Amino acid sequence: MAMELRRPERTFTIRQLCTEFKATPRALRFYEDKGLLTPARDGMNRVYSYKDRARLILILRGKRVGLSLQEIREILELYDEGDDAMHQNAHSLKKFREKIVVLEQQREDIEGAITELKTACERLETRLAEKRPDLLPKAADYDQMLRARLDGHAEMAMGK
Amino acid sequence: MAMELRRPERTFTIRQLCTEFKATPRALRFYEDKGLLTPARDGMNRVYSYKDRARLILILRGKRVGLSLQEIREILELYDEGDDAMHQNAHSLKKFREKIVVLEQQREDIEGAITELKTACERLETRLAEKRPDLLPKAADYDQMLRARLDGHAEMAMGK
DNA sequence: AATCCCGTTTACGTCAACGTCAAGCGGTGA
DNA sequence: TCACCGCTTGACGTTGACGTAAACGGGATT
Repeated sequence: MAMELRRPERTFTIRQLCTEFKATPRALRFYEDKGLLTPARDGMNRVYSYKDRARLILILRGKRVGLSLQEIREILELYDEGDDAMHQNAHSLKKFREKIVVLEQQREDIEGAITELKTACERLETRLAEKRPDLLPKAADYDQMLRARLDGHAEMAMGK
Repeated sequence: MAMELRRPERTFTIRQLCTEFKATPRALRFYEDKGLLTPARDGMNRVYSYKDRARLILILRGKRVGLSLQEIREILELYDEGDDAMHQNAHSLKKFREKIVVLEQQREDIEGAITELKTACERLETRLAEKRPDLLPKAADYDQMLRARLDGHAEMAMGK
């Protein structure tokens, strides 16, 4: 039975995907409205395949890096293949190249922001240590943070 | 005269800052509304100091890495210093730590997205080269792209 | 049969970050 | 003086990505 869950014929309900990826049903239906997902139906109800789930993963990651749903759809359509529109493809190619430039800039920005935040943290920490050491975070807080990170990574691993 | 422009007493009009950073007056006034900027006044008109300009740079970079104006304001208030609120600082410390985690995750996402886009570009390019080589971007296009990137970097250098 | 519970559609609401007018002020050049 | 320019303050509009509420359907359980 547990093995069944791993078989690629497996399907998912909307809620299963929502809880797995911390999304809402509203969001998934919205993505469907916008043409990013097209799950099958069992009567009225949506039935998500493994492929749908893979698309959802791409959607969510696209969002995290700041792509619009429209841009994400273009990428997904590329993977769909099968149609003729080569002009479309030429256009996509150009837009993707532009997006890569933007993302590389973003990566620089983020690295800068990370180091800046870290130095700000150090400043805060030493100042707090001097004047109000009682306000410094306790070991328990760190524990909770670590838990959160591990949870996050567990999901990532499953997603992959 | 040119040297005057470099002296830190220099001030800026709203439009000067806007053209320098490709923002709009509306945006700068909006940031002011939200408490991120507090330029001096000459009669009715806003007069931005070098400090204001520095804050604006931080605001824009914060935006590029996906911080909300609210979050940016917290960071800026930290640099203001001078007040007592150490609890505030303890809170900021916690939030900054969380934000660092988020940003590190974002960096991972972006790196993933970049490689994914690059492979997508390659697929597109080979497919176009096979079937419709006439649609491939010309050397002129690349030239224009390079110009754009160089312009961008020139601004970064000025901003720094 | 009644009650959950999960799912559905339709439609309106919300929030951030501005854009877009409209109307008016203050200086400057012709 | 007049026309123009750039700046100002409201105030309303917009866009993307959903949230929320209403009203309903259909199994499963009680």
